Amino acid sequence: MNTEEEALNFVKYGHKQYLPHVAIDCVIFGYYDQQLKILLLRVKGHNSWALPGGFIQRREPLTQAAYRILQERTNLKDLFLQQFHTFGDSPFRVKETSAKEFADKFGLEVEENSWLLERTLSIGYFALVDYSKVTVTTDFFTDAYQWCDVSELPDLLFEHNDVVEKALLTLRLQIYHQPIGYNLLPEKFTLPEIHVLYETILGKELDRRNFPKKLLALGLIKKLNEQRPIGAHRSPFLYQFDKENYDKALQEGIVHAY
Amino acid sequence: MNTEEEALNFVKYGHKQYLPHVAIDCVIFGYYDQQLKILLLRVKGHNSWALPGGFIQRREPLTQAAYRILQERTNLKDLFLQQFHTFGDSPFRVKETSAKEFADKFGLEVEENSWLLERTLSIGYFALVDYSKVTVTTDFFTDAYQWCDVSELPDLLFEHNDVVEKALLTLRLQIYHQPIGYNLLPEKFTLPEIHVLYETILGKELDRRNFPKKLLALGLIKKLNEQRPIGAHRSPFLYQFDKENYDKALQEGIVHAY
DNA sequence: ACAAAAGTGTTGTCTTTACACCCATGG
DNA sequence: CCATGGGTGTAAAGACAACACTTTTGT
Repeated sequence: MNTEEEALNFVKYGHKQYLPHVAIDCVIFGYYDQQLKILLLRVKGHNSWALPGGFIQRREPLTQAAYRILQERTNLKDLFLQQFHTFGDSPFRVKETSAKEFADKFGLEVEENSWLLERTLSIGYFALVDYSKVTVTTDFFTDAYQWCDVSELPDLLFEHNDVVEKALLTLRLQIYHQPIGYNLLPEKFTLPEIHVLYETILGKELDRRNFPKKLLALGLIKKLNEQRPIGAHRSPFLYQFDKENYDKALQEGIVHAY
Repeated sequence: MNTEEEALNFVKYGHKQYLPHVAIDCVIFGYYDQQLKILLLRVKGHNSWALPGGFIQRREPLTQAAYRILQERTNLKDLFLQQFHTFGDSPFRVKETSAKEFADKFGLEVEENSWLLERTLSIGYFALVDYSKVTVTTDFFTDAYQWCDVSELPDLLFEHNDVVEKALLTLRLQIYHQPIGYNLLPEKFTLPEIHVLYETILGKELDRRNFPKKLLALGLIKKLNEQRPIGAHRSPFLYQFDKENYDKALQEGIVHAY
């Protein structure tokens, strides 16, 4: 959807191809520069940022739609993607939009009865991606992107700030019973790297000596016989996820006792 | 919606009042006879059972719709209700229904272009209710109800078996970081009662002596100076949830360490 | 007095936390 | 040789798991 013609076509006839009343929004977490970032798109002709999102094709399974939308933006295939909440309470998600409001927001004239003006619930997914492998694609409605630190988010369009917050909460809870990191880190990583990643996600300090003990005890990572030169300091060893144990933990959960 | 006329009206004009393409399904957990039960409704003129559900009014916030639907069925106001997943992947949730299929299932003739035949995603909520306070109301589409043990579910309509399974999984995970029980038990309960409840939900045995220690240590329950006669045996003491601590734990989560 | 269920405390084991010194590397 | 960051082990405290006998009550 890159030309104005395609966009107008989408506005006018999109409801034939897509399900109205429901959309998907994606919180795409990437990890870079020791910070947890999320991908934001700038809405064309406007100074506001929003989460990437899209609609579900009429006969497309929901999960597949989420993967497609994500892939359209990031050109990534292999990633961790998870539904976390469906939003339908905020004022914006309760009422219809007027054509005027829509024109103000997106700079596009639509007819008063356009399907895009109807009330639309949003199904939230979050993804964990390897920042370095992502190439972002924008489309007609968006003219820029940025990776924004989660602690420095601007005011986003719609209720997207709430969506991000809920995604973060879910991620933080989840890290307690699922391994996380496989999709955020390169294949080989150092202990300090994964350590800072966990600290960043949880938003608190973790003991530098106890933390790797835990991961090793759980069998989630294994030490490689390689080191990575990092400049003027001692070279840290490289580690790798033990994919077998990792996947097992993903399925069974790391259950904490009662 | 109790008469055929109302039902036909709903089929024909429901889309003016309700959002099409999205519905809510409720897994209502009740606790009774030392078993975790869920509420099932029998679809009229049919031998199949289904979860209670309904549609969202055009300008009704999502959460409010879930509470309304639940209340219409159980006549309960104060309860724990939580969204857990939105379903849109199973074959039934991907394609449209034919008028014939609909007639077979619900014994009601609809026009081929009825809004009810369109693809409909389902937003799943689960509720924890005090079984003894529930009075179930059926409507035109349903002619019976039962509280069914979760381990003895029959084949349900649509993909509702999957929905129940996911709800159970969510509940079991949740019990590890949120207190559960306030809405499943009467105000005053005995230790054996809450003990069996937890065992039932988790599907495993919990030590009879360690279990209350934990709850008391967390400050979630407090002992009352009352006992309940239970026939030919020693009278157990009554306990109550410490609402203040309970609510705090609900918000902050009982976090297990890393 | 007997049967059935409730009440209660201790100990060993495991898990978690806290903590500081030496080593490698490049400039 | 210095500055910076990486690597590593131990001990104390707390949490968890396992376990059995006594009390109450109604019949």
